[in-house]
Amino acid sequence: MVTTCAGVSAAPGGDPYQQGCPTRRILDRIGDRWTVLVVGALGDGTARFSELKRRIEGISQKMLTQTLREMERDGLVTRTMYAQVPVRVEYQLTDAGMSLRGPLKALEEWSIEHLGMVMTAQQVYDQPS
Amino acid sequence: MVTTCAGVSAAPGGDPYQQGCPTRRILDRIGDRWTVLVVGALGDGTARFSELKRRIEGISQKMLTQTLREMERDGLVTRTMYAQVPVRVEYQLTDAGMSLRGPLKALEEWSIEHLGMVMTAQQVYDQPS
DNA sequence: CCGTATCCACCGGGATACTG
DNA sequence: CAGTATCCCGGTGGATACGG
Repeated sequence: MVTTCAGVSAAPGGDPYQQGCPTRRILDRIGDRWTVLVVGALGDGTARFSELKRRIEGISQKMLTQTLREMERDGLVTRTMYAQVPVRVEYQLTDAGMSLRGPLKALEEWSIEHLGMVMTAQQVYDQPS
Repeated sequence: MVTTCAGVSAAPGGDPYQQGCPTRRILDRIGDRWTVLVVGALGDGTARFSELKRRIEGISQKMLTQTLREMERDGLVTRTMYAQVPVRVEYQLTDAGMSLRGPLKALEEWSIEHLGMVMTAQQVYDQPS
């Protein structure tokens, strides 16, 4: 099985496993620890900053801000600020962001389905023989 | 929207966004930089260590070994060693590993489809206005 | 050929403190 | 409320050298 690198590989039938391949860069981005969870937390609808922070247990303010900025830059979320006091900012998935939900959902489901198997495998592997 | 940990709607387990949630741990694992590529590189069939190293451009020996060990521990790949000189080791996806290909493929396809959009969005975002 | 061991630079990311 | 700014520690991962 040979896939091309986002179809922009110099050599036809090029390898998606090439360094610096744009596809790999995107994979890195959406594969990061928090992006997946933010997409899930944004789910369907709009959420304020503090709401997201509450939903995603364990995320720091810094990482939430940073992740949202990256996602905004990548066109995955929109940021709407209401100039009132106190400030109110709302985040929302764009169409592109929404379209990510499917693939990520599939991954989450895989995790759920195979959780038991993985944990068992780990115990077996860790058995001192 | 409240989703429960392990996706089981309404109840035991709690929120998937909770710290230490097993689902999150698995997500972290398969979401890592190299696992995705190893699954792809193993594709359909068996591959030797050096073969994988060649296919996945940019991976270091250390990281390939480490990733394969983790995957073996998680029950995603099998490792077969042939005691000959020079040594020969072959890796192969387990059924569980194979079942990961679908979800990951979906992610890769998303990347390819949205690559252009993301790069454009980035340029717009980076415009000094 | 297929690793393991060691050293080390880098940076992701938490804690904390401060603004509009 | 929703950030920005700083400091700083620990882990990730590359480079290199050696072993079965």
